[in-house]
This record gives sequence, C-alpha cells and structure tokens, in this order.
Amino acid sequence: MTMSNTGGRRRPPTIHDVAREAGVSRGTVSRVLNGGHYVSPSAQEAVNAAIRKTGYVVNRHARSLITGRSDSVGFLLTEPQERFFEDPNFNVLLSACTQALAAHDIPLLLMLAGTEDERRRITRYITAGHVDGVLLVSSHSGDPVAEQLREAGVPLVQCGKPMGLGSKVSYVAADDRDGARDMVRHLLSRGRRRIGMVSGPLDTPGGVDRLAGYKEVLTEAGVEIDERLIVSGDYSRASGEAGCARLLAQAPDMDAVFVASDLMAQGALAALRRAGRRVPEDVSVGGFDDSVAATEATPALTTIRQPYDRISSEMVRVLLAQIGGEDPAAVILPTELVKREST
Amino acid sequence: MTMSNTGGRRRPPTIHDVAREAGVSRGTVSRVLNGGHYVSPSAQEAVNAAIRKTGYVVNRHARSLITGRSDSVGFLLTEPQERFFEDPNFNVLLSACTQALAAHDIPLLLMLAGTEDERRRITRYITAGHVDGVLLVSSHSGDPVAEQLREAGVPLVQCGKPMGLGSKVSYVAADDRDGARDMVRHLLSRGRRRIGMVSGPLDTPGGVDRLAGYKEVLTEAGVEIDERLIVSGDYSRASGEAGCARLLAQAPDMDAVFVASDLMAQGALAALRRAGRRVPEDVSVGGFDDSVAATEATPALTTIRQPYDRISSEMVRVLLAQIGGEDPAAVILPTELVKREST
DNA sequence: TTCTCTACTGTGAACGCTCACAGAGCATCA
DNA sequence: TGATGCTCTGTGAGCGTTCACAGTAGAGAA
Repeated sequence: MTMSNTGGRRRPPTIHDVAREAGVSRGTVSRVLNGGHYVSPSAQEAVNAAIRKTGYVVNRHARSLITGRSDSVGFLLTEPQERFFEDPNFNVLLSACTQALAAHDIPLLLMLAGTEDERRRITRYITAGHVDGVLLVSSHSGDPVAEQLREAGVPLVQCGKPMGLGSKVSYVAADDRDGARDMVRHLLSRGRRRIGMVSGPLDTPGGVDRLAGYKEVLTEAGVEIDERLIVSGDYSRASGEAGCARLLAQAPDMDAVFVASDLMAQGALAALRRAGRRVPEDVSVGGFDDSVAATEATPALTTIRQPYDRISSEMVRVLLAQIGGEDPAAVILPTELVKREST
Repeated sequence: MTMSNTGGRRRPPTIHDVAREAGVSRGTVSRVLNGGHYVSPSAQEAVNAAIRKTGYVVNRHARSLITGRSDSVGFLLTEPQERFFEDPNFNVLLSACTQALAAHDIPLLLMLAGTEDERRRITRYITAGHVDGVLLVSSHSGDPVAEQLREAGVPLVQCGKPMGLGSKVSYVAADDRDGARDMVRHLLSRGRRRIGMVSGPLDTPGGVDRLAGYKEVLTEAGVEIDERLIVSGDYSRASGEAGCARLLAQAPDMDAVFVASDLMAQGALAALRRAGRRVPEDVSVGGFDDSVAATEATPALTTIRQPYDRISSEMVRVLLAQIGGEDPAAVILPTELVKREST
C-alpha cells in the first residue's frame, strides 16, 4: 500500500528481537555485544546465533544516546581547499586514516573548514559531542579551530608538529630535521657544494625544521651558509617554480637544490628546464614527501619518504588512546632517503 | 576531583534547559527547531534567545533514534584505492560534495570499500540505516555493492552513467559523447586527419561513449575509421603512455590523439616526447576532464572540462530529493572545450 | 449566547539501547 | 550449617528527542 518508490526498507530487528529469539533478556544480549564478560558460553552462543539469524545490527544512535559517545571521528582540514586538491599526500593520509578507523568500526566524518562560516559550524558540531575526537590537518600556525577544540576538551591529534609548543596537544609527525639532514648529506656525497634550498613556510615547524637540518649539515661539513641560496615557498607547485627561479637569479652557480616538498620540486624542475639546466648533470634536485609527484616528475625525484601510512595509523592509535582517557602524546617517525634519477 | 586529562567536557544543555530558560515547553522548542510552524512569534523569539544563551545544539542521536533518519550521507568509493590517490578529480568531487552537504548541515561519511571484507562491513553499515543515502563513485560495471544497496532500498546516486541501464538508479554524469564530439571536431578544425584515440575501459559507459563520439564525428566528416588508431586504457597515467606508444607503432603517421582522460594524456605526452614527436607541431593532443593534470602538463593540455562542481551539487540535490521520497533521476550535464597549448 | 474553527501550547509515550541494581544459583570456607 | 564470595541473569530506569494527542484561548459565524 504505502510501499515507497525507494524500495521500502522494513523496520530492522532490535535487541529485543534478538533477545526473544535467543531466549534471553536484553541485558544479556547487550553484554554479548559489548565484550561478552559475565556471559555463560551457552548464552553467548545462543545470542550469536540469534544475531546471525535476525541479521541484527546495533542501532548506533540509541547506543550513543546513552553512552554519550558517538563512536565516530572527524577528519578536519583547515588548510585552504586548493592544497587539498593539489597535494597527493592528503589523499594518502585521508585514505589511510579512514581504513585504520574502519578496523575499529569507527566511521570517519570529513570536515572541510574553508570559510569562516564553515569553521564556526564545524566547531559547534564537534564541541556538541557529535564526534568523539578529531584528526586535524593544519600545518599553519596559530590555528584558532585547534585552539578552540583543545579548550573544549575535545580529543585531538594533529598531523605534523604544531607551532605553539607550549600547548599540550597530541601530534604525529615525520622527523623533518633528520630527513633534511639525510638529503643534504646525500647531495654533499654527490660532490655538490653550492646547494640551494626552497624551504616550506617559515611559520610552520616543517618549514623551520627542514631548513634547520639543511643548515646543520652544511655547517658540519664546513660549507658556508649563503643566504642567497635560501628562499621559502608555500608547498605549492607554483611557489617551487618561482623559488627556484629566484635562486638561479641570485646564485647562478648553484649545483644542487633541496626543495621541501615534491610538488614544489616539480615546479623547480620546470624552472631549471626553462633555464636550460640539465638535471641531474648541472643541478641535482632533492624533494621531500615521496608522493606520487616524485615518481611522476621527469626525471624521477630523489626524495625523503614520509611514512604516511604509519603516520595515519599512529594518529588513529593516539587519538583512540586519548578518547580512552590517556594523556596526549607526541610521536615522531623516522624518514627514509629514496634515491632516484634527479641527483 | 574526577576532572579527566582530556579537559573535562561538561554536560551540554538539552532541549529541556532551553524550554525552562524560555519559559515554554519541550514541544514548543522542538517545533521551533523544526521549521517553526504553529509557533507564536513571541515564543519563537524567546526560544531563539534561550538557544543563543545556553549554547544549545540539538543532540542528533536522540533525534535520529526517533525519526529513523540519521541526517548523514555516505560517500562510497568502490574503485581501487590507487585511483583515488592518483586522480585529482576524486578530490574535487569529494570536496565539493562535502561542501554541498554541509550547506544542508549534513555530515559526510567517507567509506572506502577496497577489500571484500570492507565491502561487506560497509554494506551492513549502510543497510542498517546508519546513513540516509549514498553518493557512489564506481565507474566500473556490475558493481555488486551498488546492486545490493539498490535492492535494500537505500537512496543512491551514482557519479557517472552506470553500465546496466535496466536498473532504475539515479546518476549524474557529464555528456561524454558530446564532449568527445567537440574535441574531435576541434582536432579536425586544426587540419588533423589521422586522429588516434586512447579510450577509457570499454566496460564503462564513459569509455564507450567517448569512443562513440569520436567515431561519430569522424564518420560525419568523411574520415575513415582506422582500427589501428584506436586503443583503450584504464584512465591511469601509465596506461596512457603505453597506449600512445602502441598507437605510434601501429600508425606512425598519426597527427593527433584524443586521450580519454588528462592523466592518460600526461602519459601520452611522455610517450610522444620519448618518440621525438613535438606537441602540438607534429601531434596534437587532446585530453578529457580538465583536472589539474591538464594545466600541469607540458605543454598544457587542451581538454574537455567536466563540471565537477556542478556534478557534485547535482548529486547531492538528487540524493536529498530521493531521501525525501522522490523518484530516482538521471542528470546529464554539458561539457566544455578548453583550448590550451597542446593542439 | 453558543458553537465551530483556527492558532497555539503542553504532556506522555515512545525510539533502542546501556547501565546499575537486585537477585539467583553454585562453590568454597570457616 | 551458614556466611561469603563468585558468576551469571533479568528488570526498570533513563538518555534527549519527536510525535500524536488533548486541550486552551480567542475570533468569527449562527
């Protein structure tokens, strides 16, 4: 009669139906559902059979209403959206986080805070308790959203080291400084001495730390730091191109350049090509990330691999621990030099 | 005393608190929350003031428990994950869908069905009613997940035309055939006659339709269809490179090639470069999608713009309509020729 | 006046689950 | 033997909403 055109979903079985089917009470079914402690093996078995038979799936809304947990997690991106489109790393991160959460049966809610309006709406949504915790991607410093969430006591794990170190916030990051050291040592081992650097934004720890590693190794090796060999970009391809062009203008004798992201390195390759420099014969190029941009570039980029899969799983691990009541934690993961054609 | 280290969230205000504050009953508050019909202006005003004062946010779990709706939507990707990493279009689609839903205050749950196991879990999650509807990205034919969801009566909108046309399922797609026609006409207008094609997979409507458009225009123009000028790829960069190399081997006199995706076109450019052909002097290259891959390519690609932002907003519109009880609908959106350096 | 209709408001009962509690059965120990 | 523990089970209450229903007040018609 009232069969709707959408196919007419029928009322799904409740815990009551399962209890009746198994010949036990709601309480027992609930106990089986939540770990099965204090349940006799026979009841356990009967309930599981009843669940299979009825096709029962727990109603998360009802559960959340009473537990106060939502059993869901937000993935919040406060970067400008274009970066999301452009940077292949976000995809890996997002995908790996989704999968890591799925293993715990926790859905991921994607939240994009582009405009001020969205930012406000999302903050309200989160602080209202509609997610248990937040995975935050925001490399820029002084993110007001992060601060607000922290104040509201929302479990939070940031991807990448946050700028204000005073605040006790969880984060998972690759060892930027050490990665940079490896790359510059590698360039030195190739006989390069006039090594340029296109760093990331200097209001981000990633930008600062990679530059610090670069300077550290050069100083160790007795190579003079030349400020004309240093510029900074914003991780976009275009800024890599512009930055490298500037380096070439300021220091025409540059024989290598360490670029703080693969995407910027792609841009740098374009600038070098336009300037008629051969890579790696005239100028070696080193990237950072080991994203698909590195393998797609011509020539393929030597780069520093950031273990995004491990970063993702650690972010999820730390977040769930924090939701479980543990203290915030910082995790730094090792990077790896990946040699390809550009050096 | 029991202040937890997470900062101690306090109990959020309920509809009851708002009612007390406003001096009205729960029912009145609820009515204000849901459209405000049959509420006096004075009560309306009092309730809104109370909401602002208490910082009340509706508890979605409680609401969902009684309405049966979850007020959330799943974004389901059944493609192999690598495509997700590689193809910039997915980002645009995902991001635009998230934003379009956000405008309706509906969160998006990201669901990646890579393995068989995940597929099963996700299907159960969806059919249990934990989302009101699903935005599905799956260009390949005979997707068992789609079929299962359709049978379960879950509102569903697919991105791209589905293969089995018999089944009544909503979809939003660009006009592939017409886009292909525009591109081939454009190549003809550049004086090209030996026009090759690297199509998409021929078990997808996109693959079939773009090839059909290609053949149609050539036939109209009186140009003979030469099967040696036609190969098919899988939309990946690598397959574009391999496909174009094969075309060059089979038909060395090829003077243009229409490649069914920008990513494949990037590969084709690489193959042409390696073969020593200049683009566009010796061979014109046309892509499809107008993704960032098109502007990043050297030379920048002439391509067919798919209106992904409109596709996204239409997908959301159609899905919400279907959740609201309307019949499934198909939407075909026009494409646009974008001329750049490669032709 | 009385009756009807409309605009508005309050109340109790759900929704499906978890949790605290009480209590039953059984073994162990003084 | 009774007290004490342990394992296991059922029951009622309640989470924060919405919804159906009943009911009130005022305007207009009979």
